[in-house]
Amino acid sequence: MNPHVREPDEGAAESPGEATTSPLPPAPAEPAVLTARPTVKTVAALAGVSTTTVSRVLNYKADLLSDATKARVFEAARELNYKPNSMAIALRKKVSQTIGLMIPDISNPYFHQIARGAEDTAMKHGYTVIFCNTDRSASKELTYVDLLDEKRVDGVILTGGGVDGDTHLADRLHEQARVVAIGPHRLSYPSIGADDRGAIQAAVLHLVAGGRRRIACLGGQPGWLIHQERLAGYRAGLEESGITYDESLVMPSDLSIDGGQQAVESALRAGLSFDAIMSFSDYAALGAMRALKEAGLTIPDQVAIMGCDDSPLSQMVEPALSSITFPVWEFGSLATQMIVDMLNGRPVPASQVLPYQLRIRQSTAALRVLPS
Amino acid sequence: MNPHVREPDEGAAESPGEATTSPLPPAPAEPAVLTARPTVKTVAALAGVSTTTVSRVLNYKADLLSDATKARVFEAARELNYKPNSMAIALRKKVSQTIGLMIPDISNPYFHQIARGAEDTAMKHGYTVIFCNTDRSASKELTYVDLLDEKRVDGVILTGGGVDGDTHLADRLHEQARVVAIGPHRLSYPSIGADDRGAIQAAVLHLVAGGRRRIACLGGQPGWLIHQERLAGYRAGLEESGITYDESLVMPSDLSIDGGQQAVESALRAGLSFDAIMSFSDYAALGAMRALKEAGLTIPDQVAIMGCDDSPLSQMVEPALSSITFPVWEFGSLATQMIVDMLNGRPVPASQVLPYQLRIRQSTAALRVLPS
DNA sequence: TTGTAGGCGTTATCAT
DNA sequence: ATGATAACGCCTACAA
Repeated sequence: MNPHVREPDEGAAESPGEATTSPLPPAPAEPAVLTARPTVKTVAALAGVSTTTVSRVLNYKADLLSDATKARVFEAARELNYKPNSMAIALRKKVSQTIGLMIPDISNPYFHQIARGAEDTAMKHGYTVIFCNTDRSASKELTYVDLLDEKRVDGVILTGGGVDGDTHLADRLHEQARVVAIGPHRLSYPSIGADDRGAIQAAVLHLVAGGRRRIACLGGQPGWLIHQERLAGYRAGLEESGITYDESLVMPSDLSIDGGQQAVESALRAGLSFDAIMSFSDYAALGAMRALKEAGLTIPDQVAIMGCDDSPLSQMVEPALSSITFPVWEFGSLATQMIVDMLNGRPVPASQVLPYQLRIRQSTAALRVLPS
Repeated sequence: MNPHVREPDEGAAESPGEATTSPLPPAPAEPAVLTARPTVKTVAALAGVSTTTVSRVLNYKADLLSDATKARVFEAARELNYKPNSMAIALRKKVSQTIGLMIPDISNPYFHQIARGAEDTAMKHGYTVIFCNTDRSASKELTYVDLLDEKRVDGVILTGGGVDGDTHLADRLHEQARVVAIGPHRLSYPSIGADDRGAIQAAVLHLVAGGRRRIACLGGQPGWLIHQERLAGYRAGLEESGITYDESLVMPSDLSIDGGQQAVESALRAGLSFDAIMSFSDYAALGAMRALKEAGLTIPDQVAIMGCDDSPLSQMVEPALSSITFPVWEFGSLATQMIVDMLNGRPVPASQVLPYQLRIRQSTAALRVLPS
């Protein structure tokens, strides 16, 4: 019925907690008659001026207004608790002060950090943001794009799209709205992101420095651009270390916890051996850790493991998971800022790369050289 | 500068990853002239009918329209890629098909599950939701309420508000918009939530059944209604077990990871002793686990610990954290459903209580009775 | 079966 | 310094 509810742990449930609902007093029905909202007209009448004047006063237009009038208008507006109708304004001015944010899933720490960054910054500039959870489904994406278009959003931030053939959004948008993409993609919009390739490469070098030679790769789906980007970094890291790339060591997954666990389990079953895992997500890495532990492998002694994206979880598990951190809040914030800039006719760079940082924790501790 | 960026772990940073930005080709400037959007008028012209007809066809009004006309209009709309202007519609119909969601912080799993529930359900009914991250700040709440009011939202979902004096929102809203609250609050809106008191009480009983007698409480701020509710459950659980309530065992915190850690650290420094901790949030519990481990206390042997809200982290730490799970997605979904119902004049219950479930894991394993 | 006209709440243009 | 008026894009009586 609902895809977002976690399955209960095996046999862990207990005490179903008091029953359900309780239909108390059958609702306050229709709240009588709603007092009509005040409009410029109402305010004008009360202040004894024209609507034009009200509009001018409330919008701080030119100070060619008598102080007395200003005062009267403000007073009337206050008294009536007048709030301008943003939709009428949008209709008239042809800008909605609204930005759409397309996101695979707000439940993912990576993305809700982006969301916060976007929301905070949008708010600062007087913009409202509409969140669209696409679940990486092309049809949902299309539906949302149409919705955003009907809402006449001034701009759209694309996120996590980046699939081989993600051109389905290309013509639907643009024209009117300003678009910015976060992360790798195939569209011709300005973009912002990190050096994914370099980050993974650096991480691999770190593993090698710790004495690892057979480094497996726990990746995403081959079609995802972000996967391709990171895989390139993985290969570059190996090459730089003089290690031959072995395709059988690359395990695809959906980068979820369970996905990571399954991938590693089946790799182990298949008899694969490795002394390190380079994962393209913390979640998958966590799942991998589970699989390793269950297989009796010790971390980091027998297998080192490196995550990516630095989720809050990584510091809580044991051993603490090494990871790569990206300025995710800034991704969202900057994307919003760029849209605002474009809207104001200011030039924006076609692409921006923000710095990453390796976070070295215990899961990738160097191999101790045994006395022999 | 930005409050959402985690501090780097102590001395864990390394390799600052390529520098920053890269101002490439200086942006595609202004995208030439934007082709004007088609309107009903445009479509009507192309189809050779009146705007009325267009409107009727596109809104599937009565089938008293000739098939030929319908076809022509649809064709014209398709050809022009016509999308109705939702703001003009909202202005005319006086409904915005929009719902506001006030939430303390979307980063918290508890709340983003609510957000997903709300968003999914709103979308299903053709509504759009506007997220408002209040950070539990009264001033932000007020700002957002005004914003939502100007956006003429049809409904508002209040969340995590519940503070002693949260009546500041009371008069600002209502009148026009339908309001539903999730969780305890002091306002006269329909509400939905769980039996927080009963849940904590059951959890305490579980701890007692495991042989614990000195059960500390890791709570939130005294002013939060949710805290008061849960504290009552804590006391009820003790009382039912014949254990005297000891106020010194109640540790207030902000329920964050760090907050929980600090609270427990200072409790231990103060010489407090206990054989169990009942925490009002998983995050705080996680912090507490850290503090306990650093103090050399073993979990669950020396101290059992129980969380609340069942965040995804709880299953990943060691030992796995026992917790209480609430149907959070449903909270958001149901709240939205209620608003939609109210909007359609359907009656809704004044209050609804959804079931909780205890998730027993290793962190609250029963004390082994040592052979003596 | 289809068209005409007025108005939702605001702002911008042009007068005064 | 202030007002009358038109128009933004759409829907909906009311006509025909």
